[in-house]
Amino acid sequence: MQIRIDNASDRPVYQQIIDHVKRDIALGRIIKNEKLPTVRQLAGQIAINPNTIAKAYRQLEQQGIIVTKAGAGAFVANLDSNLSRSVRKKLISEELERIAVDAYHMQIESQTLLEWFNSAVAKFNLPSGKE
Amino acid sequence: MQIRIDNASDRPVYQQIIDHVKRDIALGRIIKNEKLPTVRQLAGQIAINPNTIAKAYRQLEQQGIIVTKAGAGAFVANLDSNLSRSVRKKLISEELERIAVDAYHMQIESQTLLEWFNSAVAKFNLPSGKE
DNA sequence: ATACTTGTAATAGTTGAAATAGTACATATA
DNA sequence: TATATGTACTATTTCAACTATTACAAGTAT
Repeated sequence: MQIRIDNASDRPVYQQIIDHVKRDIALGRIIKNEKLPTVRQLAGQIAINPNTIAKAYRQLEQQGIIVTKAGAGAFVANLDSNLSRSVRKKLISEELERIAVDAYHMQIESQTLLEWFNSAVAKFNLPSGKE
Repeated sequence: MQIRIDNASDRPVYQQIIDHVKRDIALGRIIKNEKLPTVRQLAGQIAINPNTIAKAYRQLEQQGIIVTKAGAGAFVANLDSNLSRSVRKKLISEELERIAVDAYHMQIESQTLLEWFNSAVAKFNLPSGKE
């Protein structure tokens, strides 16, 4: 796994790591039960403190994205969201509305926004609902 | 304008103010040239430091959302995005992809996500592209 | 002109998150 | 048994966010 950190970003380092791991999983680049780099490996590779990696892994485990075993390593977990449907809808809808507001102020046409949405979603293999 | 601040939110206060103003404009609740509450008014109403309001107004002006005149007040500006199309697409698409990743891990079906997207966008009057 | 309002600027201080540094420990693996 | 790994803990530094206070320049109203 290759992670590059943008120090200019306002997004904290541990959050960028979380984003990257979740994205790689969603893209299928790493799959279920696959082992992630060790805390010390990643820390050495990115040249940051191991505690920062540990914090990212801790939160990823709390979110149910990975499973960690002391002595063994960290592994990609099963897809199994622990959030209720209403909570999931609230979380996602709030983000979507914030994007819609930005799109309004950028004067982006509704069709254009829909195209961008479809392009973004198409990169990931969401359940289709028919299977 | 009525703003309530969520102190439990990880979103900073000044950012919540920015979000709220932009949302109210996008919803049509405040319109072009309309005067916003004064810095001191809002500060008193929300019970926070005037500097925090000033910071929000400063950034809103930098984004071209409002126009401020010392002695007069702050007013809603014209819709006139100063960002290039490529920059706008990059900004929006990054946010959309982050949502798609979250949706993947929440096992949200693609149709469901599309419905939520349409509901969110429908709240705001985006340009249709035909006019 | 005068008084008042408004946004802006500047300084100083407090709080908390983020990140670093170092050490130690329990568990899994070979 | 020896090694690798995730975890836990404390201490420290840095910086953004926020508060507090004062002052000033530009607009408004009288």
